[in-house]
Amino acid sequence: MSEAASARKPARERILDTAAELFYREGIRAVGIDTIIAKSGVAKMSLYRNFTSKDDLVCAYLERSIAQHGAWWDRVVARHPGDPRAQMKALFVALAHWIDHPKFQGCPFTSAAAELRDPDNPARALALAHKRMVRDRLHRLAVAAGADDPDRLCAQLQLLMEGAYAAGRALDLGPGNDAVASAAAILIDAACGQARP
Amino acid sequence: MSEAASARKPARERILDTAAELFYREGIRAVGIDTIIAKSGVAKMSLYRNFTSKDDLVCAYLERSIAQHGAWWDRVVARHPGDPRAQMKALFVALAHWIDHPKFQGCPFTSAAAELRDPDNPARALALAHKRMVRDRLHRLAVAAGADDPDRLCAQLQLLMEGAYAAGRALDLGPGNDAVASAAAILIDAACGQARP
DNA sequence: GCGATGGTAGAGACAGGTCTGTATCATTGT
DNA sequence: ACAATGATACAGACCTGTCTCTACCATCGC
Repeated sequence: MSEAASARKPARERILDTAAELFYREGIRAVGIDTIIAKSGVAKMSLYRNFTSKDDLVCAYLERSIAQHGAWWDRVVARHPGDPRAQMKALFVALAHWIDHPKFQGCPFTSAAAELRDPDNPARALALAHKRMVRDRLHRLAVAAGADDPDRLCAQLQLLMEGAYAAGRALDLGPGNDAVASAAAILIDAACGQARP
Repeated sequence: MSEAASARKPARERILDTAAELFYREGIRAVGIDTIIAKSGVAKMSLYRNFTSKDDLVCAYLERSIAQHGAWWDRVVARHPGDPRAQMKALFVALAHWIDHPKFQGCPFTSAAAELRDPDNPARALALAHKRMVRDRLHRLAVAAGADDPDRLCAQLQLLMEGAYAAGRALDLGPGNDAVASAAAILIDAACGQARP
């Protein structure tokens, strides 16, 4: 009856896998502890022995997502070594693909921050810190690409990135939509000058 | 004890005012019926006599917000009659101002859709229908402004709009930030050609 | 070999709180 | 007197987190 392959992973991993999928797909507040333990086939006490609270589990989910997002970013920029302008554009092309994925449900960090509005919530702090990290990474790329005003390009691109996440979930941009990548290319070229094609 | 001025409006309006403020500021799921009746100084049964359920109250909140947003849009475009390109740019300038407002908490419709993920939820349907309406309005402006590819410009601008809402809440773009308006201007000019300054 | 031991995990009851929605009764303004 | 409203208690559901009891399974002493 149990899911053959994953049934023999340690309980902690099964819990985190299940929680990540449910939190992302249905929302953090909408998913209760009981649902997670039922779906992961784990005892309630196994959950509370591995995580001190639901908040703690949410933080673990976000931390893992941050690591995965960082790895994704690194993979994309590694395809254009030494070419920051191409790296920026490639990030938006990859983002456009991700948005088209059937399991796409928006940015998990934006969603978490939207659901958990208490300024003291540690999960919220994690999500916002990640946004700042993305901002810093974009800023370094903008500087390296020789943008006239790196602050402005960085802000514009992060706007576009957030917009792609939000629009990909709420609207349906339709498959093959090139608005994300084309808008990014226009903004990047406008900020860096048309020098060297 | 009660808030002098608003205390003498009919119960239904006081409920809706309070609910709108709380739903927007703290989130729909985070605000319970008891909080709304306590803050609006109304009896629970007065709420349930005016609204059949919390869902019904949420729908009323969103419908009123949709009407207010439509009025805001009309006011902005009315300042540039017969000039769709200026109308589009003015919308983003106005949006940038709104984002800087201390009470700004993101797009209420995006937030509602993020919190209420059940596809059958009527409030979710209202929020998504509103996004489609905005898309249609933008599309008409893009056509009127003579964009080469109105579909693409419309999609790009709605991406930017969603991004401005999301980024204005999660990130702090800082006051006087011109990323929203400048990005919109670049995209609009790129799509409509530089003809007639 | 082989039984004892200890760590890990499943199952489920339970406590205490919050939430929505209903019912009842008192109050107030006209 | 009457309709609208305030106050309050309550039912039923759900949620988090604790507790107990049992089963399994490895390792270790012998």
